[in-house]
This record gives sequence, C-alpha cells and structure tokens, in this order.
Amino acid sequence: MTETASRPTLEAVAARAGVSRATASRVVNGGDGVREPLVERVRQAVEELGYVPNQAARSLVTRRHDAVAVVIAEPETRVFADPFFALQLRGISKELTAHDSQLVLLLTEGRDDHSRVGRYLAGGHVDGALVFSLHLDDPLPGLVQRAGVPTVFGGRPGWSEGTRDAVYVDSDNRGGARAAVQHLVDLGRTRIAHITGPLDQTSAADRLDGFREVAPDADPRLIAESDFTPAGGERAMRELLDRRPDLDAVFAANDLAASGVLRVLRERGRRVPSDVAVVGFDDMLAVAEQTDPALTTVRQPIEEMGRLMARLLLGGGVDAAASVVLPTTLVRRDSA
Amino acid sequence: MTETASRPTLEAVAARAGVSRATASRVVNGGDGVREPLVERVRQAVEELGYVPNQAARSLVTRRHDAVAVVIAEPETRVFADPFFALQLRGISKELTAHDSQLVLLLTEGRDDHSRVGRYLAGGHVDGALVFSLHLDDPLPGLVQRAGVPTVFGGRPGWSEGTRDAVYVDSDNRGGARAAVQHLVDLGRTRIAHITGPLDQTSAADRLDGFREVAPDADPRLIAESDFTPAGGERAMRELLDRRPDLDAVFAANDLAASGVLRVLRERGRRVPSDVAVVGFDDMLAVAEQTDPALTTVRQPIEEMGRLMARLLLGGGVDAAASVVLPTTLVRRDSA
DNA sequence: GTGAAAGCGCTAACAC
DNA sequence: GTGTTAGCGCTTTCAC
Repeated sequence: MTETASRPTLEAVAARAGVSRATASRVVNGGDGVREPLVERVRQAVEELGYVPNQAARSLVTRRHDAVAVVIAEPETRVFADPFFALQLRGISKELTAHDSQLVLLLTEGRDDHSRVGRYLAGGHVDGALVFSLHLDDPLPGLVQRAGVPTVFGGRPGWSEGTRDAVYVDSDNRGGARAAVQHLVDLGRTRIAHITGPLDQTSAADRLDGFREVAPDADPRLIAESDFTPAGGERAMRELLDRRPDLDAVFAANDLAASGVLRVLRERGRRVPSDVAVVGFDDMLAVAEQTDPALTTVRQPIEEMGRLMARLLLGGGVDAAASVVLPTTLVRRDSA
Repeated sequence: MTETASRPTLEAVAARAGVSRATASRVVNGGDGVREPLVERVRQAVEELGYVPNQAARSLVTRRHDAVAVVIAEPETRVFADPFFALQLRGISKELTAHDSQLVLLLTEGRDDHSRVGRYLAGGHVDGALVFSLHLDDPLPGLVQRAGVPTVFGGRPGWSEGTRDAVYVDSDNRGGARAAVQHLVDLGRTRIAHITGPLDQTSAADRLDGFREVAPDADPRLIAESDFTPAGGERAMRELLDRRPDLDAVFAANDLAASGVLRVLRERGRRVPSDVAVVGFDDMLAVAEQTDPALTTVRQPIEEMGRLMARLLLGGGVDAAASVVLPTTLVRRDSA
C-alpha cells in the first residue's frame, strides 16, 4: 500500500531545468510571471522526469484539496441503481473533471454511519460536499451544516435542522406535474389518477402537490402511493383499476413507475392512450422511448442538474449562491 | 473553497494534554508504547478540541493515502445504472469503510479520458485501484499497469496488454451457466435457447461458453446476442420465437434480460414454465423475486465480490495474491 | 516510555 | 522576473 517508486520532486525538476524550486512551482501552476525561455525549460524537465505534483504536499500548504465529497444516504440499494442517480452522478463527474477535482464517494449504510461521514466532512478532507438527502427527516443536512463544509444539495431537502438556507439544485417538480395533468385535462380526460413516489421525498411530495393544484377535487381513490419502481407502478395501477375502473388517465410520478403502469394496462386490455392516457416524469430515454407505446412524459434535465450542483459548489460563493430550480418540459410521445 | 475555520493541530492537543507532539501522535495512532495515564489525557484533549488529523500532512510523511480509486470505464450510462454495479460498489464501500479508506470514483467518458485517469493513478494519490474494465479491447488495463498502482479488476479482464497476470475477482460464470442449462436439460427440455449479454464482455462470453458446454450442438438459431437489458431481452426473445417457435426453454444471461423474456412470453401466450422454462443469472432480488412467475436463476454473490476486491487490494500483497473466482448456485423458483 | 528535532514536498511571502 | 526562505501538520528516528 506504499507508493511504488519514489517519484521525482519539484526539486529535481528545478535542478534539471537549472532554476529555483519557486520558479519551477510557478510554471507547474500555470507559468504566470515567468519568462518564456524558462517556462519552456521547466516544462521540458517535467516531461522528461515524468513529474507529477504531490497533492498531499500541495494541500498541506494551500489548504485546498481539489476534491469534493458526494454523499449518498440510502438504506436501500435501489436508489443507487436508479438511472436518475447514475445520470446525475455523471453530470457531477464531468463538471468536477473540468475543474480538476476528484469525486470522493461516501455511501452511508443507515444511521450508525452518519457520524463517520460527519467526521470525514469535518476533517477538512474535501473542498465541499454534494449531498443527496432523500428523506424528510434525514439527519444528514444538520450534520453537514455542523461540519461546516460548503454544501450543495441534490433536490430540495426536507425540513430538518440546518436546512433553512441550504443551497440546492432541483427541477420544477410542482410545475412539471401541473403541466402533465393539465395536458391530460386538455385531452378531455376527467378521471385522472396519480401514482406518487415515496412521499417522504420532496420530489414526490412536490409532484403530488402539482397534481392537486390542477385537479383539486380529485377523488382520493384516484391517488395511489408508490415507490418510483416498475413493480411498484404495477401494484399501484392494479389498485387504482380496482378502486376506479372508470379512470381515463394516469399521471405516474416517474417513468419507471409509468412503465409498470403500461404493462398492467396492456394486461388488462386497456388501450393506451385511447382508453387510458398515461404521462410519466423524468424523460429517462432508456425507459420512455422503449415503452410501448412510447411514453409522454415530463422532461427534467438530470445530467445538467448534476453539473450545476458541482458548478455551484466550485464556483466559489456557495454562501452567496441561491438555490436553482430548473424548468421542466412536457415531451409528447404516444401514450397521451 | 478554503477550509472554513482553522482546525486544531496535533500541537494544540499536545499542549492541552501536557505532553509532546510525538506522544500525542502515538496516542492518535493507536497508543502503543504510551503509558495509560498519558493515553487518557491525550484522548481527552482530542475529544475536547475536536481534533481530526490532517490527512494531507499525514500522507506527506507516511506516503499512504487511505484512499483507493474505483475506475469505471463506460461510454454508456447504462452500466452505472445496472443494479449489478450498484451492489458491487456497495460491497466495496463497506469494506473500504472498515479499513478507514476512502473511495475515489473515477468515471471515464470515452477514450480521451483515459489519459486523465492514467495521470491520476500514476500521480500516487491513492493506495490502489479497483478497475471495472468491461470490454475486451479496453486500453485501461494496460494503462493501469503502466501507472504502477496495485490493482484488482472486477471481473476477468479481456485479453489486452498488461492483463497477463492481473488479479481479478469474478464469479464462476461458465460453471453457473452450465448449471442453469443442465437444470433445463434435467427438466427434459430439448430445445433450449440462450440470450447472451454483450459478447465483448468476458462475463457474457463465459456464460455462452458454459451454455455450449452443456448444449454443444444447439441450433445456432437458438442463440441470440443481446445486451443485459430488459428491452434487449424482449427483442431477443421475439427473434428467437420467430426463428424457432418450438423452443421449450430459455437461459437468459442475466435477470434483467430474463424479465424481458417473461414479458414477451406472456404477451405471446406461452405459459412459464410449462410451455417454456426460463432461467436467469445474477439473482438480483429486486428483479428475480418480482417477476411473474418468480425467476429461477443462478446466484452470484455480487456484494461479496465487491468486498473481496477491496479486501484483496488492502490486504497488502496484491502482487502475491491470486485471482478469485467465486462459486455460483442455482436458485430454484417458479420459472423453471 | 517520552521528548527533541529532522524532514516529507510544496507554495507564498519576501527579498533581490 | 527570479531566488531564498519559512513554514503547512504530521510521523519518526534518535537521544535521553
């Protein structure tokens, strides 16, 4: 577990280039204020020696780490397997790379683990944290705030201690839901059902709010709580059909659930969209374009949200920064 | 992006405990060779001051980093969203946590990115690397070897430069496939089809090999290449039914594909398992237990594979270590 | 067993 | 512009 060979130091580079360590350092860090011929010589020495700066030594003096923590708190594995996360992580990764920053992944397994994360963040190992705090009563936000690390949340955090002026990136869940339901209304549908996500997550709660804003006096039996999974979507759809066989439209809180919905409708012989119109949420291409019929859904810019989180964090003034809520757009395909 | 407050140093702890920095350091690192009363006093000072060691300073002298890189090379997002990965990552994370090591995630976007990863690994920022090199002609293994970092691969790497004596953790894909097909044979099935994964991945290739070992003279039309996804499984199944409507069993290379298979069979009115028996691979509970009928499949210990990778790497002697191939077991449910 | 002191490799004042 | 120098916070000989 030790470094394999002793790597060349800045000293060695300086010696080879015939300059001082300071000058070598300047060149390595951009070369400002160093005359061209010297820059060139140092660059060459770096090249020849295969010099790579020792990040530990650098951090020790600069107190920067060029690393940010991505904290994913989740009891269940599922969340990680959610393409939604994968995409966001990808956006984050791209942006960090562009800033020469590393991604330190912190997966927490239940509450006992939280203190470990707290210690790590408080330990000043990273320049900031991107936190996915999914549940309303999650202790993580408070913990992160106490650690005193610049933080950006993925999705609006639920109300808990230290969440008051948290910076977050989210999409307009409520507005997107409204657009979805309004579209169904415009189609002339009058018995519109909603399959929610886990309501202890703000995204699911916000989408339900949006649904209610457009369909304020929907029969409660037209609302089924679910869990963002295809299997959950199937279960919920069966329930709904049992309770209100006359329903003529469904707004599912995400595409995964919507795919389950479509399967049940086919199984029960209901045509989509003529008998029942279906709208999803996410516009996860791997899902929405593959379903039969192709899914009409609300697009949110998932990868972009990840990028933005990282950009906000690295941009410097997280303290000054405001949260960002990105717009959603309705993507019409064949299911509604 | 700078450390928020100046955190207490070891010096401060030593002062408060009335000992030297050296002694304080000894206590912080386990306390060997320090008399009990002093140990106690230092511990208390640490507690009171909320001292956390500065990892950069520590690395600078110890040349250890307590961090390992997890490299995932994948053009497509899909791979990341694969529950298989999520589980393995989880196992890795758990084991690293137990060793007080951090997980640095390196996602590569296409070939251009490889040099960045190479530089990072060669830069001596981490104690080792866990690499998921999925494709046969992946340049990553060679790159990693040149970087000179202790490395363990996830899955048997394809043959490429620097792969000769690579250490890897894999499950017995070939044996598992044999068991699956043999089970179908034992059930009396004689027209057994196989839906493969992407054949440029060793796991998929090995499973196909296993299939062929038990069914050496299967009609080529009974083999359909696919991609480990539900949608891909559906497509492949339709193909197979078109080519050989008389087939009476299907071995799908993973559970995700098998779920697609089941859907197509239901759609076409074939009963499972009476008309067509179906076996999957993975035993991804979220999938295999949810299908209708519940999926008979080959279990591989995914999370354990992740743990093992980390353990092998941190155990010290990667150079001395041998690759590990974990056994698989057939899990009988209702589909075969 | 404990302390004093010498760096680890680098950056950032500060001189020149 | 470039070099000199003083640390960053820690571990680790080496005396005592």
